[in-house]
Amino acid sequence: MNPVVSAPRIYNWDDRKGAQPLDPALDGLVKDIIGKVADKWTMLILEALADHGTLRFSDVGRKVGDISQKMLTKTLRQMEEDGLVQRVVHPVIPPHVDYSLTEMGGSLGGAFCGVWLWAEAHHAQIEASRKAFAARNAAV
Amino acid sequence: MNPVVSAPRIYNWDDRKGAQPLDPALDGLVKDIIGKVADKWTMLILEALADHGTLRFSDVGRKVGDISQKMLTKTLRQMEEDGLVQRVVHPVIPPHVDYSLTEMGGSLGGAFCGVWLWAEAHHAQIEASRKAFAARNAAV
DNA sequence: CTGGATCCGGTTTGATACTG
DNA sequence: CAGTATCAAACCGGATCCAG
Repeated sequence: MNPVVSAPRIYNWDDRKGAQPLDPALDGLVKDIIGKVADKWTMLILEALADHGTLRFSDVGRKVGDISQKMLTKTLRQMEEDGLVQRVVHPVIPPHVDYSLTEMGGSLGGAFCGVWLWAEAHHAQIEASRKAFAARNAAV
Repeated sequence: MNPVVSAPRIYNWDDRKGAQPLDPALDGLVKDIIGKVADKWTMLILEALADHGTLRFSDVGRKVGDISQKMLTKTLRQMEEDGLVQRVVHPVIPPHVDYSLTEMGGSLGGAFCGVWLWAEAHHAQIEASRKAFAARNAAV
């Protein structure tokens, strides 16, 4: 029984395991955070703000792409609550609300950059996998 | 400072910005991948498999924690389709299905490790932010 | 007995319309 | 412009059923 995944990797999960004792409570807390942070819209908004610095409400939506106002509002609120974004309201008419990453949000953006680079590096391979999967499925 | 153990790699958004010509088609494709990969269960399953190498269906669910069989099946299928996990069926009774990360899945795990470290490093700060947010909201 | 497909109830999401 | 309100649709989880 070989417990080792053979692939050579840049990062190693053992780094994480070794650095932290396996505390169940902490583990649950971290999983909760991952569960909230590992969200489609959260990522996309994070990237938009990391890329452009400060954006108004509508501009965030425009940079993200296909997002409804509802999800934009909701996700932005959630990110504000978690301390990832800072929301500044200018009491003028018409309303003007600026969103930008906090320092913590910026650091998350940095951590996520690895995933972004991964996506760019592997998108062709992913599409190939999907085609192969579809063919395998159709072959039945 | 963060105990980020990344080797010679510095994660910086500028890397991405500088390296990528602004191709709208590619951008949409990458966003689509991020949208699929940035999923709570995908991440949690990815970690479980990266951590333990090879797991049976039920064991994956146990390592992940609170996941329904339905989501487990669905997410594993999706990950298999995208080429992140390999599914091996042993035609025995009782049934026995092994799941493990492909090389591409392992590389995603590596890229995502930075996010995990971030979550561990900032969970206290996040909770503080939530409390502050709640207090701010209640003060109104 | 395990992997997974199906049906049902509650929650989340999305499209549209409306307000300050 | 920056949201809120509302309703339909899609989704998620749980229980159940099925196949090997």
